[in-house]
Amino acid sequence: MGSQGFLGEFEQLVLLAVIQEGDSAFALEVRRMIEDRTGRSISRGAFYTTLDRLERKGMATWTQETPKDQRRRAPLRLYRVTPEGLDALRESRRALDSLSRGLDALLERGR
Amino acid sequence: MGSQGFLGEFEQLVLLAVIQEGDSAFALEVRRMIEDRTGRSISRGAFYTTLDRLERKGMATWTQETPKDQRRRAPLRLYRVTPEGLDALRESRRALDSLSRGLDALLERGR
DNA sequence: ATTTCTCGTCTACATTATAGACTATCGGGT
DNA sequence: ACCCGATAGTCTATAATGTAGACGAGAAAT
Repeated sequence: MGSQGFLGEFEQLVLLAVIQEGDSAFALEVRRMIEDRTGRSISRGAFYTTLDRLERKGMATWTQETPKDQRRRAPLRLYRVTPEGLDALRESRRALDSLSRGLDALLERGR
Repeated sequence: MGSQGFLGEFEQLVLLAVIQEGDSAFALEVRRMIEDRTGRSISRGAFYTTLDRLERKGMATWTQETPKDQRRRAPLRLYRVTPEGLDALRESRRALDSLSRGLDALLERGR
């Protein structure tokens, strides 16, 4: 149910990017994906702060992971979106969609 | 062009609702539309503050209008989204879409 | 004139967004 | 071993957005 507490614009992008990577994603890969797909540039500070917030709100979690990948160094944060996070994302999407109805052409959506 | 300075989540909803009303819209009708379509409840303060901010950023404008509507009282704010506002909306939409690609089923989009 | 609507203003505070300096760790020279 | 460059993540501070509620003004009903 509508659990109050909506997602900010950037929070939505972060959650979506994690999901895009599959079931889970390494932090900086998520960052790179957002930069690549949206063209925005994101500082590390801005990025991790948002990740931490999402964690505190119970919308994302992470675990230390040391990828067996050949030339690998320190353990990394491997992120996952929680069911709550997915719900929040759906709710945001619902709001946006309901107010965008009929405006696809105007918004150049469908490109 | 990417004019920097992105729209917040709620700002997007407000801009979209103004557009939904047609070319222009009375303030409180916009508010009612957002409440109706999204189920969120919005205080007057929150609403006007956002409207003012959008105006300062050049994304919306308004004029005093005294509707010839029969039982009418004081003049009202009639809002309009500027071309800059529409651009910003498109850019936000683009970012969201590019990161939502392929996730429609998961996000229950297409409801 | 007093109450009661509706519309809008103003103030204050919470949450989110964002940058940049700082720390730590690993791998590769040398 | 020691230094260097690179990568990953932390911490602090500040700006921008989001949100509520008290307040004021005009018109209409009583």
